Amino acid sequence: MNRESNMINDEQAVEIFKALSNQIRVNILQMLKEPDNNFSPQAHVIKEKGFDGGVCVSDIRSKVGLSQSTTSQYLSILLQSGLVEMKRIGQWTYYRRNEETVKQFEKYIGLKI
Amino acid sequence: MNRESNMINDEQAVEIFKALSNQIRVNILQMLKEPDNNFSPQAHVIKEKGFDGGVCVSDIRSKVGLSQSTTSQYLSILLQSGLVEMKRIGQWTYYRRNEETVKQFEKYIGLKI
DNA sequence: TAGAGATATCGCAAATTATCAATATCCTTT
DNA sequence: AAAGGATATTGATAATTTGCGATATCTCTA
Repeated sequence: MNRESNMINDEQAVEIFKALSNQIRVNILQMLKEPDNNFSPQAHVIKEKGFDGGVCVSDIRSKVGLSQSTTSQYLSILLQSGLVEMKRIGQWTYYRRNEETVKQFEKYIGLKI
Repeated sequence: MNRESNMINDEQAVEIFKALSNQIRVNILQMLKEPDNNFSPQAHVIKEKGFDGGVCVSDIRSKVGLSQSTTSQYLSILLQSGLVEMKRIGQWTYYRRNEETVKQFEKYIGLKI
């Protein structure tokens, strides 16, 4: 398996830069780095469904202090960039960091920037 | 001397992300990584004045294909973010990468993102 | 199956960004 | 001092982003 296959390209990198060009979205990504320190324990469902570290939208919303619609949209932007991943469980949507993308992004910075 | 004194903060980081949230500005920064490969040799003045790697605005402009005013403004955005530094020599303004900021930015990504 | 809760999407106004042409400023050289 | 070249700044307009309330969708439960 080609170890370089996940290397992000310039276009993807610019999309990530756009996602991070907003302080609140950076805050969300940073908070998701340590979910246990920043959010109350998520419903048991998470562990059962194997999406550890995922946090539901309403919990994120109460932390960032924006409207529900804006919070949802910001999470969508982070999702599009690949920095986070999402799983719907019941009526909740859980978001967590996509550490693979973050790692590839760091690698891109080191090599291409 | 405190080795952490140059660590950039969240606010500076977001300004850098904004600067890089545009493909052309990323291209400029990338081209400045290897000035000798991307630009014709800059006037002797450079070496004499000790601003190695600096490239004048008009040479950058002809590479990116934007208007002179837009090119100048983009360079100003990169300068504000700290990713490049600038030196006026005679009637020319030379820009080059600020490797110290780039290094601190990489460090920020690794630690905070 | 009707209602309630969680999230996504839509439509909108305000703010910011992209990009240019025109003009101003700053050097250098007659 | 004037002219010319290099760069910066100043409008101006189009496009994008921000952030909200309203509404739609999905899922669970009574």
